[in-house]
Amino acid sequence: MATGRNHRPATSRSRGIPEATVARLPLYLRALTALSERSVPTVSSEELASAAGVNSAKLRKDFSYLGSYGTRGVGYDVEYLVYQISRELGLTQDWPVVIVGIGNLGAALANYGGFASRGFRVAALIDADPTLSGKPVAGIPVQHTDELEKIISDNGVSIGVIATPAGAAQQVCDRLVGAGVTSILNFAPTVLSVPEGVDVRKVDLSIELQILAFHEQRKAGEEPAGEPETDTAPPAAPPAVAVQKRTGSGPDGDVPAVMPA
Amino acid sequence: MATGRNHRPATSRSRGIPEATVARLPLYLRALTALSERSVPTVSSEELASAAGVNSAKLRKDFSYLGSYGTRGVGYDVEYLVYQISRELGLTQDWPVVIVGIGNLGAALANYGGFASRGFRVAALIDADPTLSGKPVAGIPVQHTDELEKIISDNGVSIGVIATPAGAAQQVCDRLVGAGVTSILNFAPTVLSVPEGVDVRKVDLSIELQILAFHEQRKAGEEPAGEPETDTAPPAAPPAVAVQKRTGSGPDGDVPAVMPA
DNA sequence: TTCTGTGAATTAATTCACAGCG
DNA sequence: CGCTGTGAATTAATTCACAGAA
Repeated sequence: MATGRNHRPATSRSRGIPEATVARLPLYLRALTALSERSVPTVSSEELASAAGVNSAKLRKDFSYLGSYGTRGVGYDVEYLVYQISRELGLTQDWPVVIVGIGNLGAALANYGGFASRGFRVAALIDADPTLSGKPVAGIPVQHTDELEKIISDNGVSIGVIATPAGAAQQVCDRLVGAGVTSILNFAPTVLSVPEGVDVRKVDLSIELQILAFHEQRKAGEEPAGEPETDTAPPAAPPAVAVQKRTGSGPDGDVPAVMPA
Repeated sequence: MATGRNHRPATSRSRGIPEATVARLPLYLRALTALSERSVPTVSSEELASAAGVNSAKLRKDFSYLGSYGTRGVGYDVEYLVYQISRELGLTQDWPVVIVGIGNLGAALANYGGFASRGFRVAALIDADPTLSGKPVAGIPVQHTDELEKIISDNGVSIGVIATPAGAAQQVCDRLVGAGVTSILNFAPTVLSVPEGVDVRKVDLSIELQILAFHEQRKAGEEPAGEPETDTAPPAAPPAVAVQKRTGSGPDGDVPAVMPA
């Protein structure tokens, strides 16, 4: 799961919408937008929940934190809900975003269609490789890292996307934060440390796969017998001395990001 | 947040490790691997927790579900823990994975270094575009979608990654599942419907950005006054008639995936 | 004395189930 | 009636705080 948030009572005070609810609002919004495009005027909590992949009780509870936007006996007005959720998420305003690290992944992100659609605008692409400077990716010329601070402040960017290799991520993060960015979406497989007040969310392919593998393994040992138990390498003495050094498939460690910047 | 799981009591029965704990094991593993490479023999819960970005009480509680692998007064043996967590996650075995949809994103995933490292092996790259067939990406020749079923069964693949546009995702998903895949990592911005027993986790850039925007918005209306209130477009009558049709920035809807397959 | 392991307490999230509005 | 909105109940996750092993 992508996670994030720095800390803070997990629920943003103020109007106090639970974090779990916030994380689902984009799902509802997507389902609603699809309905809107098909010109469907209203939906019931049941229908919308099913389209969003959640159950209706949860959806109704989620909406109850936003207000009473439905009509009993009828359902929700699609257009109206789209607006209310967009506003709640802050999508009625424009969010300039910079992407740092323009490799395969950075390029994929830059080309992402759904990006521009919901209030997000790619204000700049930044990469440390000088040979990339000036080259357009997704129609936007790549700029050199040296310009980072200027780009952030000139464009009033508050959201940054890090798609660099793991080794460069913290450094890039520090510069982004130093320049005024307060929200970061991190694709590099590293834990970023940021000052209080800065939000970080991470997306990590490797973690997702590992979670799937965990469940996959359970499935395998399910029908056959009771204990799946051993399979390959032998354990090792608990806190005895050191076990064999973990060598093998080349340099891995804090694995390089999805792609070189 | 990447989320997923089909349903099931959220905690996998059997040894009953909480889902939230499973989701953190990969983080601990990464931190431990880094320590292992620096030949650090032991770590305290405090140090490891800090490296993984969680608090120590949580880490200790998480480890308690796996067993008592630490030594009081000392800490945890790094190598031993690496092995135990790897085994728990099912990483001591090899997981062949197929990636469907080889565009920018698919290519970035194929090139992902940390992929091969932790028990995952890219068994095949699949794309519907015949002009890509045979072309190598990250050293692996792309195969045509027609071969999908054969590839899955020949390689005993149980984990599939979908990196196609949203429109093709459900169809690809159905074919993967039909061919025997039981775990899916979905990068397309769609809710996939799968039969009982199949796990789906999703990674969605747009959702992550929207969550960040929500918090970002709160920050903005924090210091100034009490109510951030309005900013752009006007609300609309609640369940009156329909509001203005949401036109604008080109065809968006169920936005196309991060990249064309 | 140090740092793990874990019951107990607390807080968050989900689900139930139904009162009551349209 | 149908379907929302929401208190109450339930379940999961986190945090506290400390007994006890090394």
